[in-house]
Amino acid sequence: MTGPVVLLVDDHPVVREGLRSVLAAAGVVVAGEAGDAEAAVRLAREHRPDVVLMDLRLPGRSGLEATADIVAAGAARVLVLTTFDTDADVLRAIEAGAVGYLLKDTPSEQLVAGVRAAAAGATVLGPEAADRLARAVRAPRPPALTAREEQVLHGVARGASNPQIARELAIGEATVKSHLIRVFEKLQVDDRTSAVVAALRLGLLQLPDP
Amino acid sequence: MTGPVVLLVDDHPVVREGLRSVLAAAGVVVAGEAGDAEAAVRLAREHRPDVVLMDLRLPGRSGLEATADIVAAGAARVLVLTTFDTDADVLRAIEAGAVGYLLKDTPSEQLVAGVRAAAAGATVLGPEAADRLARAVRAPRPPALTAREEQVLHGVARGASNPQIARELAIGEATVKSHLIRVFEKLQVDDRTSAVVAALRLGLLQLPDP
DNA sequence: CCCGGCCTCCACCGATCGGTGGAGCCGGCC
DNA sequence: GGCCGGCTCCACCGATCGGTGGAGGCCGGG
Repeated sequence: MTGPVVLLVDDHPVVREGLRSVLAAAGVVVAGEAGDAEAAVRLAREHRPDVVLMDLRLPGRSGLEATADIVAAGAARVLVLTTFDTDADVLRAIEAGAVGYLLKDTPSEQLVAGVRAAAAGATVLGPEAADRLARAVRAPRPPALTAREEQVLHGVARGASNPQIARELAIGEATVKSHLIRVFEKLQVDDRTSAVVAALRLGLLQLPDP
Repeated sequence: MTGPVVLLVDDHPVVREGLRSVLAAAGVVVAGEAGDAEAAVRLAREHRPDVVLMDLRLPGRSGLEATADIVAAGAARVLVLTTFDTDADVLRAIEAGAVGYLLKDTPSEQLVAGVRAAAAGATVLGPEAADRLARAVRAPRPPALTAREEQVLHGVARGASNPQIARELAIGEATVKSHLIRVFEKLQVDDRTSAVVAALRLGLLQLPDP
């Protein structure tokens, strides 16, 4: 029997090798591999596989953008396979057009089953992703900060005071406060420290490296 | 030729499969696999492989503890293979007795070479890990907070005010401030928000989930 | 035994923060 | 054209924060 044709996208060679091995043993045809977003989009257009197994953390452009491109081109169904499940990751992946979201610790058989299901047109959500989605629907709006609010929040996360942030953005301190108050409302907190923690938790901010 | 005998420890079946495949193709003998810390220690004692390829993020007890146990038992050389490189991760892994630290995006050939080198008794540091170590030696002091300082910092990260933290810990507000000032000194910041960000960056704090 | 580190507490200061309750301007959408 | 949302700004308040410069008690190691 000939199974579905898939394209593997992951920046870890070892993971690609593992997927190739697991899928091949189950009769799934691996049409190609990509280690970054550009190659993923190019190969998806070229080979038009049934399913693209997409990691979200890639060097350069993110897997999210690649997913959107591939879906927009109608080149394949995209099944996200990644390590982390933050609210923001799951939601954005589905928004970007992914047909499913699985975590890398999914047992091999379920992974193969997921790929087949995705190829057959089904939506494939791992239990964690399903939970995130359900909670996102039940409870809150994903906050969606405005550009200015995000800039102010960045300043706060760097430890800047309101006057400092005002200087950097060339606006008044009162304006900084206004933005900040709206950020507090959206994140449902009432101080700057909690706001930064909440934003990090929701994936609205990343931790700096140096 | 018969290569070194290794034990694979990773909670992702796909990664284990990938490693098994890559290593087998290079003549390395895979003596077993474990998906959690307990199994890792047990199998290491049982099989006494040349090298344990150890992921740090495992369900239950961490790979760090498993590493320390295996090293203490003299059961094998432990080569850490993980996704992230924070200062804290690298330093603690080496402290725990790991003979090397590689990232999962290491190309297959270098990974195999690393395993062979580790089996032969060498120290195996990926470029990122080497950089972290070098900078840690240069820039030194991992701050090392006291128990109380850590508790206060936790409160701050949860958005508590100094009076709140004082109540929770059953101490005076002045005491909270004293601890906090020392935390600021150690983390080289001068406000609570930056302290939380710095602590997160250094791995002294984790982000809560719910 | 004494030293040092950790934990505890005090009083007081200026700066910053969070919050209130407004207001006007502009650009895009209906 | 009208409306709405985002961005800007104002004055004023009480609470909190960060910092100063102390102090005493407790415990473990040299």
